[in-house]
Amino acid sequence: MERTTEIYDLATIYSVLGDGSRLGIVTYLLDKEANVSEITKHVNLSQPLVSHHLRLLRDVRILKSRKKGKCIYYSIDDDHIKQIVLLGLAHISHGGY
Amino acid sequence: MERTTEIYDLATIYSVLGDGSRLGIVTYLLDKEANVSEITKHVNLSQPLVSHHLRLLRDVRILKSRKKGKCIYYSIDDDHIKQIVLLGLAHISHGGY
DNA sequence: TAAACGCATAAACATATATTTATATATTTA
DNA sequence: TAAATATATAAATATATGTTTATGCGTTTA
Repeated sequence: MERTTEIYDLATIYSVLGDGSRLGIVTYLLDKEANVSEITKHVNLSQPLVSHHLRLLRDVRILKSRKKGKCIYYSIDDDHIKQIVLLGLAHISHGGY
Repeated sequence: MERTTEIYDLATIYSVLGDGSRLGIVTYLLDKEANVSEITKHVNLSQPLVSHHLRLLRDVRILKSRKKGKCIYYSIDDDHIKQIVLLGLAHISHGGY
């Protein structure tokens, strides 16, 4: 059972989730979609930095985006990701690390 | 609901899991315990580097260690971590990222 | 069509992190 | 007790990554 490739792919996803700002974005989007301005206000970072984080999140398919008017709305790409983050948060709530 | 601290703690855990070598160690230990020599052979890295990774994994309580003779055995600290990694691997198996 | 808005990109910089090399500590065995 | 084994630590280096600043591009609206 050699699943080295899977392990490295998963490590990539974890590393993208492994930043407080990005994980803040993802949890903010757990139950809604939001455009870049709204996300920027919520995480309180500069707009270019938020765009940079959003690109990383989209590159590994944690988030997806759609265009509506002059706004771009981001949301969780996949229900698996949602489950992963929810399980993580549940773990932290029970005694943290 | 302001759970910023939880989010940052979880991000720390993800960032530690977000390295291919470390995640390789963790998956190797999913169903057994192993000492540093065995782990080192499995991941094919230098012994000091493995020790370094093991320390990071232990610092955030992903792994725990116990001493037996002149060996130190590492294992998954917590069943939650096991669930998190298993869920991640399941996600990757279904279409990767 | 010009101005304003929303977002992305690129370069530059600062900082964090992985990796190597050398060495130290502790335990066991000869 | 000296040698061997198992692991950890520390310094040095290389590389990756987060952040800022400046700017560009597309869309809307006045």
